[in-house]
Amino acid sequence: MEPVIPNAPVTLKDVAVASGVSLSTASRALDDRGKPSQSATADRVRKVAEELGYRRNAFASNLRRGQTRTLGVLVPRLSDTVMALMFEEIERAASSRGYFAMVATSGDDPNDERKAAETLLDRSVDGLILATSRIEDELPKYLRESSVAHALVLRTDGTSPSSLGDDEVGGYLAVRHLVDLGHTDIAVITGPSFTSTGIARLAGAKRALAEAGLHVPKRRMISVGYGIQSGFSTGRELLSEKHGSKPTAIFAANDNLAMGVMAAAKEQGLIIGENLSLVGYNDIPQSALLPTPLTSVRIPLEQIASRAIDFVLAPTSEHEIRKFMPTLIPRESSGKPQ
Amino acid sequence: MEPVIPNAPVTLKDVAVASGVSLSTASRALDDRGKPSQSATADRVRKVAEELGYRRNAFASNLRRGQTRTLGVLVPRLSDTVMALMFEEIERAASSRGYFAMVATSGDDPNDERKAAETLLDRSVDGLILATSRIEDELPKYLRESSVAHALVLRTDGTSPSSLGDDEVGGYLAVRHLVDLGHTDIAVITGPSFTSTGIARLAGAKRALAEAGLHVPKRRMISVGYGIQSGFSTGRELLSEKHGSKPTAIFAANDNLAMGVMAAAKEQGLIIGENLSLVGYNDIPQSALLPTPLTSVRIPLEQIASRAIDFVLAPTSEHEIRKFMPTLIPRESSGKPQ
DNA sequence: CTGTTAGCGCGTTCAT
DNA sequence: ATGAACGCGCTAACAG
Repeated sequence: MEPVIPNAPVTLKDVAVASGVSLSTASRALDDRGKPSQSATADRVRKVAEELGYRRNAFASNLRRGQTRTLGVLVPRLSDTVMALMFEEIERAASSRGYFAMVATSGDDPNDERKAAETLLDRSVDGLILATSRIEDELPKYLRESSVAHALVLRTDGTSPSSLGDDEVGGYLAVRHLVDLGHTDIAVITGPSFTSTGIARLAGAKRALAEAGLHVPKRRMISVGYGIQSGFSTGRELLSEKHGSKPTAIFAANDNLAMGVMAAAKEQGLIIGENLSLVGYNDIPQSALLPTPLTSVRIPLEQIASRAIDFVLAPTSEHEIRKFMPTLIPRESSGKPQ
Repeated sequence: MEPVIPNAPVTLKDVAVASGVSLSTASRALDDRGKPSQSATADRVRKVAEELGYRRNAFASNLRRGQTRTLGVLVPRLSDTVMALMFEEIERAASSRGYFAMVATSGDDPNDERKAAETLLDRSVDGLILATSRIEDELPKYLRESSVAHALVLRTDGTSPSSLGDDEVGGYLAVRHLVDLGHTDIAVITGPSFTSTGIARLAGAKRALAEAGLHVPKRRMISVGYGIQSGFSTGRELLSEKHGSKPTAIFAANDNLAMGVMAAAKEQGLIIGENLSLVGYNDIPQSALLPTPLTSVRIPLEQIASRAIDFVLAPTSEHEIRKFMPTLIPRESSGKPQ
């Protein structure tokens, strides 16, 4: 096994000389796009390149070709498991199409988002995938105006090409599940109102409630940031005695929020799945292995990633917003009301 | 606010023409390394560049300069919160030094690791940071032979420049804490024996046990893969009645493992912090907000990241392995034996 | 299919 | 301090 990088990088010229052909012939023989040339010379060149340990200089190549086979991915943060999983899927989908995925984080701050996008664009990515978009987000707008190939995942701004789960249906499934179990006193903790996920999951939840003829007061529908801490404090608020009656079930629009609620429930002496039913969203792997396994709504990350990349690589009709069906995964955290 | 990327990218030449200077003058005026030229012309060029929305073409620049101000980071997986946090810190530290961090995942598979490293190297990163290394790993060895600037984080192969927490001390602190609480029947779930973390945390645990004069049979020291599932199955094994007595305390060498143990404990009807004390490792943010907050060993990720980048950017004496002190964060998951 | 030539956009000689 | 010229490594256009 030879070293990954020889001390003196071998260039295309070296390969050409060693094979006794011109630079362009060598270049063509080594061109990996399209069908590889079958000629004997080409084979020889490839063999020589292999022996010499030739590796194409991506910069020179990109500079000349004007494209990089690289995609930029923007996420709020990687320490959010859903975002990490989303990126991993995008990375995989990109790789299978011969592309490389680069990530940058923005922390849900519009300024940092813009900076991160510029950083990525400065590296001449062929397109951008954003998991950060807000309702009426400026960034997708500028990307459209600048004709930068891009797609939104998980969240949509309502205009740019988007690939995401059907959050309205997901919200509906979650609450419908609780209704079917017999709950009538249900609370909803939804995501930030600047995210399409927050809005749509809440809308779905409301539809399920209305369908069941249940009235839920406003103080039972709370919009907060995604994150365990929010789940904990909101859960505590909902489950404390202050408001008189407590809900018997909570739909948290994110597994992290649900985990926070679990901690709050414990604090109040409630037992998840018995005194309090709980449904989360995203079905991150951890949710199945919690002390009380969490009922959650699973979204098809792989399909979402795949479609998003297609949007970027083969821009079709604009304004296409593709929604994938989510699935409810029932587990022990949700049961009949006592 | 202008579009991020103008439809017709403006080049250095455009700036030069618009400023009425030559290409090289423009190039020098816009050189951001070293001290910026103070001449009036330079100022004018910069102003024009700003107005035109000039952005340096990274490929052309890199090609010419022979360096990219980009670092490659290799992690087993991003969906492991510790790894995501580690990358975020590296990203931050790199950014503060004017560098960009690119990540690739290898899934703890030596072949994929090698491939991922090549992908990164093909993009001419100036250096590599690996969070993936195994004892006697081949990759760091090849990197050394090929004189590729690199550093290992979190794990070390014992040779390449490394920046990590002192895992032996961490393991000691964890078990010492349990001993101090009065536990005498302690089990240890440690990481894979191909990782320095697995080995060192176990060694530290043993030191604490020996110091306390406690004998722990081999079946109470189990080496498994990091991951909730492993924690769950190992926890179940340790806590089932099969072995006669059950341990009153468990040190899990990773917070994920600890969460798995929590699930197993629940299954066996044990109450964490009362019937069973538990200490984790890494202190991921979630650990503080679990239904029973987890006692854990915190490692200084920021310092680790910072030092690793220095290793890569300013290679000093080889074979330097820098270990940072971990801190025990006591929470409710550990208490006196009943 | 092959070789020759030109040039992607930029940074750096080397003169002035 | 400035401008002219060269070349980083590679690919595309052109001719043969």
